[in-house]
Amino acid sequence: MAVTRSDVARAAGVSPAVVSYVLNNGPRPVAIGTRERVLAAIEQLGYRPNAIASALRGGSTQTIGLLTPNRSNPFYGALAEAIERSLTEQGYLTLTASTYGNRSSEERLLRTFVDRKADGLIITSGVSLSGAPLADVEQPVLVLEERVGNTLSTVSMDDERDAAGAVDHLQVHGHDLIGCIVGPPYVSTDGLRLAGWRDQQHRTGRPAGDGLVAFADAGEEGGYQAAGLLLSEHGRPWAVYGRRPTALFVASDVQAFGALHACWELGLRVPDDVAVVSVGGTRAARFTIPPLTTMRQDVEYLARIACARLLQDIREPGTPPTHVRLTGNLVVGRTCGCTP
Amino acid sequence: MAVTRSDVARAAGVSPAVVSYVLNNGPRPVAIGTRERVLAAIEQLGYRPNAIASALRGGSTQTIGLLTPNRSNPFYGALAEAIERSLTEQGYLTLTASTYGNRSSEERLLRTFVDRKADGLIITSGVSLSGAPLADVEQPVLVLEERVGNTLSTVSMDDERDAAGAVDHLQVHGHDLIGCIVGPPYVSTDGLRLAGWRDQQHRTGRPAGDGLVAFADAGEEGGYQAAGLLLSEHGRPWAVYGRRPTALFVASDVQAFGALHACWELGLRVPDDVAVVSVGGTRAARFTIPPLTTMRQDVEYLARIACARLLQDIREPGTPPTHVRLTGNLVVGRTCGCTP
DNA sequence: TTGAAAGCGCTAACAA
DNA sequence: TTGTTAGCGCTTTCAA
Repeated sequence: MAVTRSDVARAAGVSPAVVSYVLNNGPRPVAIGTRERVLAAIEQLGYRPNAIASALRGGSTQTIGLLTPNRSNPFYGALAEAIERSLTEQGYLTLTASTYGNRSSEERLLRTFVDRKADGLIITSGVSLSGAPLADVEQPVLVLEERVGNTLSTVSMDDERDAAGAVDHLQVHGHDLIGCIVGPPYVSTDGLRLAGWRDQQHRTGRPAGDGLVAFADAGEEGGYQAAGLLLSEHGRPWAVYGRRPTALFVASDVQAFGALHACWELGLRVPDDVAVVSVGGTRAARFTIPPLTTMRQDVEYLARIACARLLQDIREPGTPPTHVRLTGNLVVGRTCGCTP
Repeated sequence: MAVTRSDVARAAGVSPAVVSYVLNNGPRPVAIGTRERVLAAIEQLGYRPNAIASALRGGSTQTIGLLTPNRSNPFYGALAEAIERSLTEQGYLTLTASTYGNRSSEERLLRTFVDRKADGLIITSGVSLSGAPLADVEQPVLVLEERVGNTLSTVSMDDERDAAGAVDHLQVHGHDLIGCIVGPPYVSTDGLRLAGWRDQQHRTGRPAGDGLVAFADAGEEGGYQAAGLLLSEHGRPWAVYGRRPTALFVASDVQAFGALHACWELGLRVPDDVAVVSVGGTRAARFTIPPLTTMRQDVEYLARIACARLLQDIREPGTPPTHVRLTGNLVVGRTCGCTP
């Protein structure tokens, strides 16, 4: 069996409580000589405190539960990496789980986090969890997505505005007929980006009909399929407009990778035949051929303030919820028509 | 405060022990009527067992610690996703942490996992942790990398052979002067892939000198830089061979993405001017322009047998360590010279 | 079939 | 400044 605190106490000739005081630097002072003896005993026995016992006794678990749609999408990968890093720096460990868009998984995993007494929870965008199951959660929850009537703190990207900005940039390049590739609209991020495209087109008197929208799965394959649909001569959903879209707004980088591939396969030059702009700004977007113009959402910054907010909520519970909304910035590549 | 088992017992008019028997289906039988009452009380009070207390008392934490180099590389992303999914299916939660190649982080994080009483640990390739700190770990550890003299179970890809296979394919296409882009050789995966390239070149009487090797950071940028170095007219490390390499072996997909980008920038056509083959087989590799030929390492399968092995070790401790080594299979794209 | 109770390793209040 | 001790919520043995 492992070395316990009592073993250390015995070896150091003190009571178990003193060992705790030394380890936790309090809540009471320990004579310098005693402290030395305790530390020596700890060292010698190779004692490591049992985090489970400590957590049970009343302390915290120093654990945060992180719920993301998946782990393999570079956007969520980068986001989760940034969050995990922030938390690690603050001495927290991250329990991660992926929902794969499955509502019942989401609830189950959330419950599990709660049962494990995670000190706090972070729920990223793309997790379709409605507010209901979150209501009876005792620990602080931070949602990386804006929701109507949300009573929890949120830190989110302004997806609608970011999408509109991306579309605007295509319009500046003279495009009117701009297709839209987007994930299922019931995922709030995708719904907002779709709305951003539609509003921006409407507002500027440009077409925004269903023939220009292709719903796609989240991966490269989804973007590939959708671009094929919007651009090829077969389906011709754009027939009502009399011509093919000259540009594509793509709701995520990864889908844009697939879309670029589709263009290449179809022999369409980017940006000459089809311009492409997406939302995301992942690192990989700088290395596509040609490099992708994308509305960059700064996940590092997002993660940093999100974690700061959550840990603040943990330290001082009862703070009223805040809602922070961040705006992306356009990273100009070579898929939009800009020349270097 | 939350509802505890005693509350349930009181509400159901039974002793706390009986509640446990019902919840755990044992270790002793409960009269059917009593069981009903207990379940009703649980339902009505919304009781949820405290996993921390359960873990302390002697059960397990149902938690596995997963150590990866990072979260944003698609290879590790997919691997971690597959592992996490396998574990979730088996009722385990995953504690994740990234090492970023930092040796002291590795040790610290490992300790933390141990202190948290994770039921088992998985350490992926690319984590440079030597065997030493793992020796005194009580719980089962599974390493996704082969190591000399390792007393732990391993499930690994045969990186050396996979690399050699990739290089062989380039040779089949008639290439002799094949450059090698690889990460730092002290990372065992990279060391093995470098060795695979070198041996395959040597064995077939082809050049394998230092002028053909470029060490690169792990990301796209690393591959981009390295390819620039190996292919441009500036550095000319290949000068000793009198001509530029006609092909590149790249140790990872992500680096290959960068390398393809460099080729594009330099105006080199792939595969006509430069052929490229990498090791990895990530999903994204199918969508590069042109699609990447890559030695696919099946992370899904790797994860599945790794998790099965680890959980087996947890259920029946003391099983002698096993070493499984998997071989990749070439996914032919359009960067090697094969025609569809 | 069930109740009572010991104890997992720790924190912190209470005594000394 | 330090020792003693009561739990945290649970599992499981021992008695009934």
